[in-house]
Parts: sequence; structure tokens; C-alpha cells
Amino acid sequence: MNDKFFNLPLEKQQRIINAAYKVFSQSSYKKAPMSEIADESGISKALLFHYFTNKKELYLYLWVNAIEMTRKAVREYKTLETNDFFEMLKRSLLSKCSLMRDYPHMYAFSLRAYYETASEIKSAIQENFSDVSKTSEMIVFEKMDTSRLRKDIDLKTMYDEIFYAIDGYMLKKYRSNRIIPDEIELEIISLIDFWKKVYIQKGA
Amino acid sequence: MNDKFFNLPLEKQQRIINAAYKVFSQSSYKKAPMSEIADESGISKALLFHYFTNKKELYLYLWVNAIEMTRKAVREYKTLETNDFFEMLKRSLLSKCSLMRDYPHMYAFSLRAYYETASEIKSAIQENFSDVSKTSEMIVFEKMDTSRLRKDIDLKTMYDEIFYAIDGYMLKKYRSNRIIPDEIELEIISLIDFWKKVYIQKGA
DNA sequence: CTCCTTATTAACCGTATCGGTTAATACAGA
DNA sequence: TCTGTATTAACCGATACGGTTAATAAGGAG
Repeated sequence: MNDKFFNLPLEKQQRIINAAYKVFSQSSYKKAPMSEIADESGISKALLFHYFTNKKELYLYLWVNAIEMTRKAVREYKTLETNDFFEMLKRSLLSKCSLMRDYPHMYAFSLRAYYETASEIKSAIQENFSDVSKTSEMIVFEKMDTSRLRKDIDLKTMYDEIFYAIDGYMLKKYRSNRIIPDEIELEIISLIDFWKKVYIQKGA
Repeated sequence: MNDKFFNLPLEKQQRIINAAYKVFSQSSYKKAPMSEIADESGISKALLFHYFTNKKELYLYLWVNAIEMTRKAVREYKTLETNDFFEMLKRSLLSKCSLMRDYPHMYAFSLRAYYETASEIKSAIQENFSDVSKTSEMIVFEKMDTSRLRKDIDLKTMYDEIFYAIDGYMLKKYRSNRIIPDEIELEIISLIDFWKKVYIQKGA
């Protein structure tokens, strides 16, 4: 890629990669056209190809960028510096909301990219990701303080169910094209409060 | 459309419309090619166009068909003939699993079709659907026996959260390409058992 | 204003794919 | 062998694709 991209005003950089996140999150790699990304970001296709040598390079840049920014946000929100499960959950989701403010379609992009089947892309993708999600799950389970949680329910199921719900919630938001970080943040917080009420042992 | 389609052996009919459900569930209407549907169902494109006059007609046929079959399955499983919420949920999901055995990609298709933006399609779609999902939610709330449920939690949130989780669960299945009805049925049942344990008032 | 560098794009290229058609073939049964 | 039907290969014009090129616009230095 062309390093001059980084000399662009930050707002323009963001406009371009956001357009790319959007287009790549709505279609598969193969069916997502560069021209649509150019149109969406308000620049010419030629300029887009001036900054990114080809489609594959742009896509992989987006991928690496997404992982990096996610890691950074998780760190900034001190997500793993607590052992209260719901606090951890909250920090994790708030960090995602903050990312969403700058990059509304990054979350959907990541989800889709992980399952991307295009051969040119597939290999480069999956290696660096399985550790991110899998090991973070491990860390959570190791650090988690379970003493205040109900004893009669299976924690793994609870954990899975909560993440299913978050994915389902976000899916609905994306499908209906309502990506409003403030609204999402509020609703997520109220969902977490709901889960706390449900899963924390009475009297604990 | 050509009525001769219905003279085809049922297995072949199903192969064709399943291929169509699959392709239309993976790409938007505009980007889903008829040739892919033909290939996927093992017939020539020309024959596909012989049975369905054009792409739009096929799509709308799939849509009407999906609604009709869903309604039928809900009826067959006597979904609304109980007022136990979890029983209702179970019947509703088991009916979907049974549909999934014949039409694995219908669920994903319906979800996507509802939010389809292509102008040629949009108008024809949304009218007949909002009643299906909205009023069924109404019916559930009207019929629902809440006496055994925990009094300290908000029922609407519980309802929403459960359906988010189911959507999130199914999303994962589709993304990872694991549509195995028997497996899904088992996992769904165990999720429902989990919810029962969580939401039913102790001692009720 | 002139010159030079850099940012930006319109126009283009060859190829692939699209929705849809046509004319010919394979196949069945009488 | 004839006849009607099921099926497809080959084709059509249009469009969209990834990527390039050559020219223009913009900006800053002298």
C-alpha cells in the first residue's frame, strides 16, 4: 500500500476505510466492488487504487487494522483488569461501542471476515483470529469470580447464551440499519443490568 | 411461473428451491445470480428460466412459499395452543427445526428478505410480513401464563433477550455453515431448559 | 505569475458475468 | 418411427468488474 495514505487528513482516511468496512461487511469479498467503496467514500476509484495496490491488499489492511484497534480498545478499557464477570462484560462492550463511534461497520466486517471463504483471503485471515477470541474466552474463565453467581446454572451455557444474545442484538441493528452508538450503548447497559439481576445469586 | 414445475418429482422441486433459498440468503437480491442457483441445483440456467419467468418471480415465489410453510408448521405444532411460555417457545422452535430439515436455508432467506432494499422487491415483501412477526408477538403476550415466572424481572426484556439469543445462535450456525437440524434441535432444547431453570420462579 | 510537485480523476481496457433467449438435442411413450 | 416434451449448449447485448493511463487540478515556492 501507498504510505501517502497516512498523510491524508484523518477524517478522510476514516471516510475511506469506513466505506470499505461497510461495503465488505455487506457483501462477500468476491462480490464487494471497489467502485462501490470509492463512491461511498466520495473519492474516485483511481485514487482508491492509488492508495491501495489492489482489492486484496485493502481487505487485509482492514483486517489487521480491525484486530489491532480492537486489542487497543480492550486494553484502554481495562477489560481484563477485573474479575467481576459482568464488569468485564460491560467494559468489553463499552470498548466496542467506542470503536463503533469511529468505525460503525467494523464489528460487522470482522464477523464476516472470519468466515470469509475466498481462497485468496482465507488463509491470511484465520490464523491471527482464533487466538483472539478463543484465548480471551479462556482468560475470562480463568479470572472470573464465580462466587456471587447462582450455583444452579451452567456457567458455560450462560456465557454462550449471553454472547449469542449480543450477536443477535447487533445483527438486528445492522439489518435494520440502525447503528447509533449512543442508543446501542444504553440498550447494552440495560441488557447487562438485566443479566445481573438474573444471574447473580439472591442475597449475595 | 410455469405450472409444469409442480409436475417435477418433489425431490427435484426441493433441490431447486433450496438452491434458490441458499443463494438468495447469502447475497442480496441484486448480487445473487440465477446461474449460481442453476448450478447449485444441478440443472441448466435455461431450464430454471423455463420454470420461472425471471429472477423477480422466483424470488417472490420463494417469499410467499416461506411465509405459507412457516404458518403451516406453526399450526401443525400447535404452537399457540398452550399458554405456557416455554412450551410455546419449544413448539415454535421445533416447528422451525422440522422446516429446516426440508429447507435448510429458508430461515436465513426470510431474515434477509425482510430487510431487502432492492426497489423491485421491497414493496411486495414487507406488507405480508410485519403482521406475521408482530401479531404473533402480541398473541404470545396475551396468552402467556406468567404466574410461574420470576416476578422481579421484566418480561418484555426476557422475551427480547431470548429471541436475540436464538438469532445469534442461528447466525453462528449459518456463518460456520453447520446446518444440522438434529444437532440444532438438541442444542435449542437444552437452551430452552436453561431458560426455564433461569426464569421460572423457585418453588413454583 | 511561473514552475514544479503532488493530489485527483475521467476515460479507457480487456475480461467476466449478468439476465434472459433461441434453436437444437435428448428422451419418453405410442 | 413418429411425436410431443424435457433439457441444454450456445448465444446475445448490456453491464460491471479490477486495474491502468494519461491528463487535469491544486497547491506551494520562487
